[in-house]
Amino acid sequence: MAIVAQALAAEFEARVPGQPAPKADELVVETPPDPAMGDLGFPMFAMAKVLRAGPAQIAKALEARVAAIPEASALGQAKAVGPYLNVSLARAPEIARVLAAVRSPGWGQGTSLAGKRVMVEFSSPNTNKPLHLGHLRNNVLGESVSRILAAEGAEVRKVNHINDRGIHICKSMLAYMKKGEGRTPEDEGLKSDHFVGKYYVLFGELKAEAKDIEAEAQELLVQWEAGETAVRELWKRMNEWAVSGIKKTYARTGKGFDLYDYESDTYELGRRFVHEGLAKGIFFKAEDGSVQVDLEDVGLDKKVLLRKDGTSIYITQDIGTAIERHESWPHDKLIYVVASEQQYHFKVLFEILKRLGFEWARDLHHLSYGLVNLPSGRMKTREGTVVDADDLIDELSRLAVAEIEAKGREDSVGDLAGVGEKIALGALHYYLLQTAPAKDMLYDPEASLSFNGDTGPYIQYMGARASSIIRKANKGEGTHVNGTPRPAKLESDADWALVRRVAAFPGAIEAAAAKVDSSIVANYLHDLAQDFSTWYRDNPVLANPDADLAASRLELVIAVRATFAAAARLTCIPFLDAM
RNA sequence: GCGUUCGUAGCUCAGCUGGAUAGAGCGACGGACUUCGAAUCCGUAGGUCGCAGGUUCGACUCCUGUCGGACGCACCA
Repeated sequence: MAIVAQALAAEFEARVPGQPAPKADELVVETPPDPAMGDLGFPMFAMAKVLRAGPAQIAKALEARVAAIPEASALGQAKAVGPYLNVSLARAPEIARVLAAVRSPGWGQGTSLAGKRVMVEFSSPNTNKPLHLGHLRNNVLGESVSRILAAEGAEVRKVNHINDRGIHICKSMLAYMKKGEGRTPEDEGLKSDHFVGKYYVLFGELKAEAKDIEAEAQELLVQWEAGETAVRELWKRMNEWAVSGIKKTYARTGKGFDLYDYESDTYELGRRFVHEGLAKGIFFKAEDGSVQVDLEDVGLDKKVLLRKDGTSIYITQDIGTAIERHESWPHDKLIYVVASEQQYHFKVLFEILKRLGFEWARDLHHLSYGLVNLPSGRMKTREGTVVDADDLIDELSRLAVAEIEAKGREDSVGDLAGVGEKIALGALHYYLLQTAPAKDMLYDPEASLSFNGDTGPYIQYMGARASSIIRKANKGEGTHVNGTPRPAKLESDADWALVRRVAAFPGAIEAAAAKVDSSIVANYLHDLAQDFSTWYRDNPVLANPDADLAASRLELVIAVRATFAAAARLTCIPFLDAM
């Protein structure tokens, strides 16, 4: 790249003296559509106007100039193809470089976010019911993005803001008071969060027989706010059940948090800042006594920040929480992983924080994601069409185990139930991640269970196949034992293509981190799996008569496996050595 | 009504800061298991990138309009 820039600079000097030429890192590089055309492509269209020459003409001139640079031939060959200057890299040195990079610690990781602190808030469940499919999308996005940002050198803090107060919590409490008879989750043999969820559903049913039950719930909320002992105690007990059950689901699916915030601790936090803003004239007091902010000049509406009785609302709390977070852990970025239905809320929130004068408010980011729909339509709590997270994983695990048994591979996998669960998580997480976050997506249970095609298990299978080859090699099965790895042995187009795919891994992470989009890594993983799959079919590794080639290809398989493992970790897809 | 967002093959999705013949998977059809695990691979068919303008040497990608879907527009969270 530096060579191309050098050649370009010379061309600029010759044609338009004094005009600055683009620097190496400003050059547009792309991958030619056909590998035979080269490994890197530099389009010359942009140069045409400045140099007052046709792009093809410029490419041709650069080809000659690159050839004249002595060091160039060691790095590769440049060739003009129409308006493009294509570069074919010298393969052996590049292969050696890539294989060495894979072997060095932290393969794939970058430094684009070194020294940055990023807070990621995600999951944020209510404590009145267990996690459902929508949470699973949220959780895997949050966890995966956190890992990707960390891989680029950021110091990441994962935060879970638990909604443990409010009218919805009172509803499950009320149902329990009426019908629970003091039973515990153990009594009913239920996972504790499911137990709580059962009473939330029951509340809905109770509405049919007692129509003033909504008012009773409201009354319960008042008692809660007044701090009535009995109410608070029941609240604590039920929250404990809900949260501990939810935490089991996190553990099961490989999610974790550095910090748990509880809304019951934070819900009054913002009031002080609203009063300050009022004093500064940023907010105003409406005729009815409520405090509001007028955001109409930026295309948003008026928004109430404190009720007329002086109590705080949702957004007030978020203002307080954001400020408190930045005070206790100053960060360069805060990412809220929250469903797209709250886009407006976050726009308003960020704007208010800006008006309060917080410079860091411009580094707040709402990672908005679309709804997960079912083939049958939208999930609705009231209609019982919600897909429960634990139930779903149970079902996926069961089917994975059945698949292993159908293939007669119980002995090879060892821990049957454990591997089944890991396949289930791979299927689920890949499915949820492959779609760009902004889009609503369709969750098709049957497709995700089929384990065919563009799926997590396919990726896991390819990783397992790579492991399998390495396992055999370690047992001394193969001609590689008499050979020596030599990068030059991998110069064939087939081997080279796979090397190039492996080499693209760090770039995928960097792009994913820059765009806060883990689907880039998920899609990379699929490309790698596909390339590896095609490659190993036609290119024998251990059975190769050429011992050096066998040893070299084994190195490549080791690199592929390491890349699988690293990329899978970033996307919460469990890596398996056998399945 | 206003705002945000999505609209690519029958279905589910990719398509890098605009660039060289728009790619996968599923489904359909046809092939490949005495050979490193066939949860695999190879091939065929299938697209005026919602529509209409505009910017540009060049637009699936940017802008405007329009149609269609989703979501939001609470002193709920």
